[in-house]
Amino acid sequence: MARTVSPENEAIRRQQIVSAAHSVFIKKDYSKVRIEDIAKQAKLSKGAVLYYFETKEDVFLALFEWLTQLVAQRFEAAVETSTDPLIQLDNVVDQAFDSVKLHRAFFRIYLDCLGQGSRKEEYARINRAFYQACHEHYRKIIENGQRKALFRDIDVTDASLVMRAIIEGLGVQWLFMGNDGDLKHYGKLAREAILRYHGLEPSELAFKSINEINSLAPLGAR
Amino acid sequence: MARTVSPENEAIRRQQIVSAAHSVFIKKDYSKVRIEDIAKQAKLSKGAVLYYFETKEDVFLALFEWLTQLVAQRFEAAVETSTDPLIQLDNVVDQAFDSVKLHRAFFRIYLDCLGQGSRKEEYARINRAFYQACHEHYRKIIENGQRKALFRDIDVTDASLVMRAIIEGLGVQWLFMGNDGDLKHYGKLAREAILRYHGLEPSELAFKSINEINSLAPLGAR
Amino acid sequence: MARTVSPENEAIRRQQIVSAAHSVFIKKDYSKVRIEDIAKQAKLSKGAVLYYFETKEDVFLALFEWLTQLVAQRFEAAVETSTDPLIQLDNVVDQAFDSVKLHRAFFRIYLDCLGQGSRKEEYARINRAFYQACHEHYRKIIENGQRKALFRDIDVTDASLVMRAIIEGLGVQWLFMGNDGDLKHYGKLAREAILRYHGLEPSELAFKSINEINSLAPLGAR
Amino acid sequence: MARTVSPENEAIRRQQIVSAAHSVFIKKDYSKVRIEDIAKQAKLSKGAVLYYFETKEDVFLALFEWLTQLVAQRFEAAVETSTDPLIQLDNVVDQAFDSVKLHRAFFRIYLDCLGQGSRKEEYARINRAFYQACHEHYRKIIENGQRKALFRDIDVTDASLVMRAIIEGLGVQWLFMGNDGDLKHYGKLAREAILRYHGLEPSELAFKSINEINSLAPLGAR
DNA sequence: CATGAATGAGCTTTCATTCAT
DNA sequence: CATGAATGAAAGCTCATTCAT
Repeated sequence: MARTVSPENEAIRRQQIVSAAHSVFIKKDYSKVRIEDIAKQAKLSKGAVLYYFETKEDVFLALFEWLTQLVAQRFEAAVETSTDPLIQLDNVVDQAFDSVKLHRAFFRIYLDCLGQGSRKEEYARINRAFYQACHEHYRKIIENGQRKALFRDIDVTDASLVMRAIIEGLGVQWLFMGNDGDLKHYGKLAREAILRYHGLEPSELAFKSINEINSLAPLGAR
Repeated sequence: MARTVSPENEAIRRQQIVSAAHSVFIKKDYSKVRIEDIAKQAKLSKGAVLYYFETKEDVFLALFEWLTQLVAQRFEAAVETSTDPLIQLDNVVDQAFDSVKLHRAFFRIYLDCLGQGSRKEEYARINRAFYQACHEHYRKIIENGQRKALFRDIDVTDASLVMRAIIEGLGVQWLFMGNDGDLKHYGKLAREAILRYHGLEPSELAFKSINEINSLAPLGAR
Repeated sequence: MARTVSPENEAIRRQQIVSAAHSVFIKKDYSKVRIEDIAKQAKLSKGAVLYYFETKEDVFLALFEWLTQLVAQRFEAAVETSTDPLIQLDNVVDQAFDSVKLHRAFFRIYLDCLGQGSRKEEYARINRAFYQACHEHYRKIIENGQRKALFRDIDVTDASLVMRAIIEGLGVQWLFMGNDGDLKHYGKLAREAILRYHGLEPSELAFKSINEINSLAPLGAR
Repeated sequence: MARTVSPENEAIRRQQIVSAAHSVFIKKDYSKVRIEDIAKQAKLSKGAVLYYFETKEDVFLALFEWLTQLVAQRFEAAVETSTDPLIQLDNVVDQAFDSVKLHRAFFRIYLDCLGQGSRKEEYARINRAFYQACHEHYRKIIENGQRKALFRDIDVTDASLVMRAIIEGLGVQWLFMGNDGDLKHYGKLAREAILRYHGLEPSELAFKSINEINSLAPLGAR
């Protein structure tokens, strides 16, 4: 019932505007997007946009926050789905490299906002929150893997940083050098790199069930 | 020298402007930097900047190209310094995480331009060239490591993508979440993650000479 | 009225701007007139002018069109006033040479726009439309004169071209070589030249009523 | 000897620049032509152009003067060629409507300068001088025609104004509404209109020698 | 609440003109 | 004399923001 366009709720209008900004921001970069573009996309007036957000920048901050929270939530869901760390990892990686369109769209906006964030504290704050959320979920996988003695016993915080680096770093490279067909390959690369980092030989794990895997000691323990 | 009012060479003036843009761009982001800021920094007139570059964007393209080539050259030098793949890697990672100021400065501009590049072909082209240059040098390390049977035998192109992802991914995270004191730790993390990806146990390698290392077979072969 | 701050109608604002441009354009030529001049004259802001017209040039195109249509309408009215071809002609010539201020103003802008029109299709298009409107009305006079056997029987299209040439050509010469007192003389010259072209001896016609004239056969028939 | 490019003579350089301006001005209008364009066309440096002419406007004044004098000289030559007023007229009209390219080029620049001249005294002065030169030559034809009792006896000054109006007015109309094939027709129209104005029936004169014509009394005398 | 006309600061870009060489 | 690098005033245009309705 709360999903109508009716203005009973400020949050709805704000989300309506943020979604519109999202659509527009995919095509043009920050400096080229006009409030009018967002208003038009949201089927609102310019005045309405500025009524719900103090400034244009506030719209983009809200967008950045919404988008990163969305992705973080997907990471959470990816982890919650299973108790098997290998499947959790697969899900997280899939989620990150999945859905070509969303991926490109996310990275475009993400990079733009990262650029902003490298200088403006508001953007940086949101991005830090995003990283923290990521690490919270990545950590669960790593701790789970270590608890089950599948992953080698290393510092979880460090491992999470490396995991995020591999996922994000390959994602950006795909954005610039890959094509739609490559996406799965980049995902596979990320998965393998993360597993190796944790002392597993990915080739041995392919298509194996958790039970079978459990009979394999991690590399570092062999 | 070469900074006189009458430069025999256009290249000198262009570099003068690019360097000035660099200084300014560290503090403000693209859309906030005015041509006049660059001109002032270069101790030139607004007109002079536009005399050597057609548009403001051309200045930034030149800056992005210069900066990425600079970093790529440093990678090249880092590789050329030694024939030992482990030392080459150390050098590349050090180079990437070294020199705090340059690092921050580079990443700020790099991220801004990545953001642009996610939509504008000119930026994307330069970034692709940068990635290619990186991979060219990273490859040498990997091939060298594989030739010396230190690194496990995996696809070099893939390994190079992963290596870049780890370095760039940790670099960006450091930019947002790290502080100057952390930088070395992030570098160590990158090094270890890369080595593990290639089948080496980093802890065993620390402070060991190449000769000693040579007696150790890579993990995958054990 | 209609000059209120809240015009229900866009057309009113546009006309307000065009009229302001008219006032300004009389004094300065195209390249010297700044948007701000027009805005000031219209008692609007620079932004408002650009709100109603995409570019400065669009303002001038609208001005040129408005001005030529105005003159063409006056020609139409001059023809509609009478059924006597001689009186119609008198009216058209009077109208063209009449009203000193308007005449100078019109010719100044007209010549500037003609100059633009000699290269830019948009101006040329408007001027062609103006010529066509002129010829439409001139034709009526000529056909009327021929029907009444006052004018010699010649090609109407050609005659209209000549008529326009005489009126415009003498107008321009007056602009450069005449003074306010001369204006009537230039008008008389135009009238006589046109009548002679149609085979009438103007001196015989002066101050004569249409009835008396009717008793005179055209020159060509004598 | 004085026609080399060598700079012994200031007048040569000035003419070189004026000719270059002519070439450039045909394509672009005043406000779009840059000094650099003229310099490039003249194969000189920007500095050289401003060395021989104080300002950019001075170049255009010189161009306008040169161009109008050139045309006036052609009118003079057209008159000098014959002692027969009908042939003189033919020559003048031919000259005016002749040579399609030159005609278009002339009218483009002429109209641009007329536009300037409607406000700036320097241009107006040159244009007045042009009209005076035209009338000087047109007068000779008219006086000649009247002396030979071919033309009706009317005020010569007035007749010259009308003659110029017909020629210029049809020229401008051709520029906007005619095509290359039409040019001769416009010329014929001009000739006939002028002759009729002087009391001659053009059709009777076609292809007739002066002797035959002499036996015909002017219309007004019949 | 919502609108969108109106504002005007601020930007890029152009280019005539200057002047050291 | 000649050059063309350098200047900087001037202009068009954009667009976030305001505010009367």
